[in-house]
Amino acid sequence: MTKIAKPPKRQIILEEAAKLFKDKGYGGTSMRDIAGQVGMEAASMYNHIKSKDEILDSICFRISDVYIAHLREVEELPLSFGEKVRVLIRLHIQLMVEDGPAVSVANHDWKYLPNARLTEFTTARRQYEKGFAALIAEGIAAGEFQAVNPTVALFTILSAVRWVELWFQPGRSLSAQELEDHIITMLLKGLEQR
Amino acid sequence: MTKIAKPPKRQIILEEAAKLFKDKGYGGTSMRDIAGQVGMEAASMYNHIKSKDEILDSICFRISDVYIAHLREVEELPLSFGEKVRVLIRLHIQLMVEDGPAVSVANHDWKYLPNARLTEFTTARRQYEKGFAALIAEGIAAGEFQAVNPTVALFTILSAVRWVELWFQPGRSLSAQELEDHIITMLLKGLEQR
DNA sequence: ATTTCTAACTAACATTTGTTAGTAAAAATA
DNA sequence: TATTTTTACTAACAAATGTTAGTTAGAAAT
Repeated sequence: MTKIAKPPKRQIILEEAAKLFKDKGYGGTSMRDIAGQVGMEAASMYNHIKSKDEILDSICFRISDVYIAHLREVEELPLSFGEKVRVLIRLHIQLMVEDGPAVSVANHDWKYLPNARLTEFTTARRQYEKGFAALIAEGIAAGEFQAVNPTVALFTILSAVRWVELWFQPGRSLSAQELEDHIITMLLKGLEQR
Repeated sequence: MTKIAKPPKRQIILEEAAKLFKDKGYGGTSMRDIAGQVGMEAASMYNHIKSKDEILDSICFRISDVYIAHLREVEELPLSFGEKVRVLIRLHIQLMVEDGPAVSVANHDWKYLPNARLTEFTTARRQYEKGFAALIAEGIAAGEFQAVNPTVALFTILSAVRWVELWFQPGRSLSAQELEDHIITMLLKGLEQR
C-alpha cells in the first residue's frame, strides 16, 4: 500500500487563496475568507505563511517562472518559427487549463504586489514578451509569417489565450485538445504566409 | 464668448472613480481615495451619488448600453458580414481609446455589482455575445468566413480587442487608426476566406 | 429680504481588515 | 519516556472601510 502524501497545509492555503482571488479579487478576499475555505482560523494560517502579500507573491512568481522556463525551452528547440509559436500557444493554454486560478491571479492581481516585487514581476513579464515578440519578428524575417506588426501580433496571441479562463469549462462540448487546435487555427491562419 | 458648461460634480466623481477602479480595482479603491482625487471629503460625495455600489453600477451599465446599441446599429447596416465584423471591431477599439477607464471597469469589476444588477449585467453581455457570434456564423454560412468554431472566433476577437487598454498609449508610435488596421488585419486574415 | 435649496464640512458610527500575543494540544524527536 | 517543535486555538489590536448625522456657508428662488 503506497502512501500518498497529502499536500502540506501551505500548499492548500495557496490553492484556496488562488481560487478566491480569482473570483473576488485580491482586495475583495479577506484572510478569514481563505481560512474558512481551508478549514482553519485566520490566525492559524500564519503558522504556514508570512502574510497576505506573501501568498500573492508565491502565486504570481510561481506562474511567472513557469512562463520564462517555457520560453527558454522553446527557444532551444530545433523547430521552425511557426512551430515554436504553436508550441508556446499550446503551453499557454495547457497551463491555463491545469492551473487556472493561479494563472488568473498572475494575470489580474499582480498589480497588488508590494512595490519592490512589483517591479521584479513586470520586468520578468517584459522579458517574456520580448522573447516571444523576437520569435515573431524572426519568423517574419524568415518569410514564414506575414509582415504584421510583431507587437500587435504578440498581444493578439497573448490576449486570445488569456481569456480561455473565462469561457472554458472542462466538460463543455470542447475538449482542451480541440480548444488548442481551434485557437491556433484562428490565430495562425492570419499569421502564417500562404 | 461661448460659455463652456463644466461637467457636473457627479460626472467628475464617476470619471475619477473609473480611473481609480482601473488602477487599483473596486475593492482596492476607497471612497476616501476617490474623494481625494475629486478634491472633496468622502462624506461630501454623498450629495451627488447614492453609494459606492451605485458608482460601479453607473459605469458598468453606461458601457454595456453602448455596446448593445453598437450591435443593433451594425446589424441594420447594408453590409457584408465581413464588413459588419470589421465595423464592430473598430467600434470596440474606438470606445476603448476614448473611454478607456470606464471600459476597463466594465470588463474587470462588473463582478462586484450587487446581486440583482449582476445578473442583469451578465444577461446583457450574453446577449451581445450571442448577436456577435450570430454574425460570425452567418458569415460562415454565406461562405465569407472560414469554417471556424464561431465561439472561438468570437472570443478571440473580443479578447484581442480588450487588451488594447494594456498596451496602447496614445502618443506611442502607433496611432489609434493604425492600431485598428493592424488588429483587424491580424484577426480577419484568419477569419476571411481567400 | 426672506426663505429654500445645494453642496460642502467635521465627527462619529459600526464593521471589517491584517496581524500579533499568549496558550494548549498533538506530533516528532531525543 | 521526556522534551522539543509544530500547529491549532481564542482574544485582542490598531487601522481602514462605507456610510450617516448634524451643521453651515453660499446660491437660487420667492
